[in-house]
Amino acid sequence: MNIYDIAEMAGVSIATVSRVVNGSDKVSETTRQKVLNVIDKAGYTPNVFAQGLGLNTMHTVGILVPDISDIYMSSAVFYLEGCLHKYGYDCILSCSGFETKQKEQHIHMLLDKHIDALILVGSTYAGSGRDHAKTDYIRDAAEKVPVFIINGAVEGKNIYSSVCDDRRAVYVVTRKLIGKGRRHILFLTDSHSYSSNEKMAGYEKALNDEGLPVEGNLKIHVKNDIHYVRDLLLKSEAICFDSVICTNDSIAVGVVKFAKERGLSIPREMDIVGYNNSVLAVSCEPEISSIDNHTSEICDGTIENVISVLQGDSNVRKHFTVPCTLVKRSTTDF
Amino acid sequence: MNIYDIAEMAGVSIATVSRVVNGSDKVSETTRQKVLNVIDKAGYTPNVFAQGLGLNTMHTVGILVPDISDIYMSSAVFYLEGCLHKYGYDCILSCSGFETKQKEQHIHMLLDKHIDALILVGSTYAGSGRDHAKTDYIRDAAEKVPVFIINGAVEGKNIYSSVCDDRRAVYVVTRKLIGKGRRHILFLTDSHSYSSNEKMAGYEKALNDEGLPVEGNLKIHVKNDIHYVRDLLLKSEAICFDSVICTNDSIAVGVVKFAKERGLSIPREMDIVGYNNSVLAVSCEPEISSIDNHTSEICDGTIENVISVLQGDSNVRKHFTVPCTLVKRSTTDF
DNA sequence: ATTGTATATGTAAGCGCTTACATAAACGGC
DNA sequence: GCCGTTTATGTAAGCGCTTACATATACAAT
Repeated sequence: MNIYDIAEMAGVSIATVSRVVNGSDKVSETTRQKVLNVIDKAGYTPNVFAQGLGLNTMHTVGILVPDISDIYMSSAVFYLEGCLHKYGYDCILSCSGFETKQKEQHIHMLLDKHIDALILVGSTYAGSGRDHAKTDYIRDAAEKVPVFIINGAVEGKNIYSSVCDDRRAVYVVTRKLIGKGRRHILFLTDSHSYSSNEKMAGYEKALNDEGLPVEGNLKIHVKNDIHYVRDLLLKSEAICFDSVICTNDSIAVGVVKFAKERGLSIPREMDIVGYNNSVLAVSCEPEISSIDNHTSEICDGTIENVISVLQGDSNVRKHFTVPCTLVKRSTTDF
Repeated sequence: MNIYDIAEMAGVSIATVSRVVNGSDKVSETTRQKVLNVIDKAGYTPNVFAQGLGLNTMHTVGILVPDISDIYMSSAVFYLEGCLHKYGYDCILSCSGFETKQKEQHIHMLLDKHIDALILVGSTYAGSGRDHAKTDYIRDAAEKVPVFIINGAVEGKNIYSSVCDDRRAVYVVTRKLIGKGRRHILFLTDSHSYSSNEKMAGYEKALNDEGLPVEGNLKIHVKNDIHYVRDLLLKSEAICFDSVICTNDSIAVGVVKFAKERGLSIPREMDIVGYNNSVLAVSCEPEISSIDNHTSEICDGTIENVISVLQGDSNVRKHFTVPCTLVKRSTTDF
């Protein structure tokens, strides 16, 4: 069943069928209906390969994600896929891990499939200063296909990015903590990603603005693992702190476990702030106040950008920011 | 840069280049090396659309998942994607939701992309008795492409399936509970999926084998939501129970919250068993004993099947079972 | 009626590959 | 040295579509 069959059944040429299928306006209304009827009756769908050969697109976008089993990334992909589907696009998912080498390799595979656009989800795209070189592979990809970054900010032709306002969110929370009287705020992060850097920047700026010192041993990189965090804190007797800001909820759960083990009263003796507002924040006791980064907004906004760019719309935001908001639960009292 | 360019540079015909690219053995070793060198130097990759037109495959498999943001399904997809990637396949991800109508629509979109195989992840594929009709769309898909079901058992030509031994796992746990003296075991499930049915069957068989009645009000369908479960139990004073088996960890967390609210000592006054052994099981306090369903084994096994089938290997297991094992933590004491 | 212009449809040449078939080269057996 | 085989390579015909260009038709303006 191909375009010739349809053309014959409808008594027109294949060009006309093609025009109808592609919604060209150069077809009379009667002919269009006639052809559409035949197509419908025959249950014809164009062969994507042939279409691809002609148009060089298959209505597919690539999504690269370091780890789809991560609770945050999987929800991002959920929104992205849903939104793409609405526009008739399918998505090829690729899980690269966190290594740049691997990412490059995965991106190559995606580009080989002639994706229409590439979306990079929440990863280590620092994009400035000494890490600039590390983002070259993104610029390379952008030569072939528009690239959209979720939670990152790489500059470049054909590159579009989005972030939530992590810096500001952490800034506000940190100042609240200080305002409440906290003086030793621990900052736990699990990566060197753009987001993490932003969060830390907000943390440091708040301390500075309040005239407090930024203590090196209060900024700790940890593994993204509940027990690891708990155990680390339990055995780090040297560092003293009265509140904690974490760059994700899983770390925060580890902190909660630590605090309970120590018999600390939360939030009286210790405030704990999580990030991403995932199910983990409500799974533990007390439930964790967590910064919500409005994933669906970022994803929807990004897909709208994708569609605009693919349609040749010229005024697309190269970079946009979405606010973050603290969802108050029981590990803070402000 | 196409096959003609390579052919010219290498001083051979396009047929020879094609043969080299596709690993045909009808090429002399010297020619092969010559061509490979040129390809390498030029950085040539065949156009997938043209290849697709010729071969009718693009080395892509479709993965249909009801909800990728679900903690279990996202980890399944993680394993599936990783394994497929090893074999040089890309995957098109489609999130259908739980409605059959939606699934059909998504499967259509996938089939239109000429995927080589379709993988259906953890969903409501009852596959027997009165629900048989509801799986017709799977058999329809299997006409076009081999279908692989993760955690389900639909019979049919070109359909391959896999499950973990949920029935047995729940059977064993239930008997342990009874052996310990429990007499009112609550069974909380969130779906009517094949797995859930199997779990319930194991539960009922254990009660029967122990000569205990299966009480209707101890089998409850709940929403997959921590607070929903907690609140439901808090206000259901009528039903009395001394232990709970849940079909996923999120439900179990809800039960833990309920038990703590009531001031019950866990596991002395109440045993709680979760399912999937996800991060949720260790995020709460006490940490939840959870049945691990060996997701990676199922996924790896499935992909091996996929590859075998695609390679025309005839002796492939139409259905295989993987064991489940209880991971003991602090909500049980056996 | 005649010409010009807009509109609708058809024809045919690709798009970049695979592969059946044709051809050429190489080689051993006689 | 000739023929039958095997082996290596080339030629050309698709695969199913898009689209530039050609053609045909209709219709308004003169």
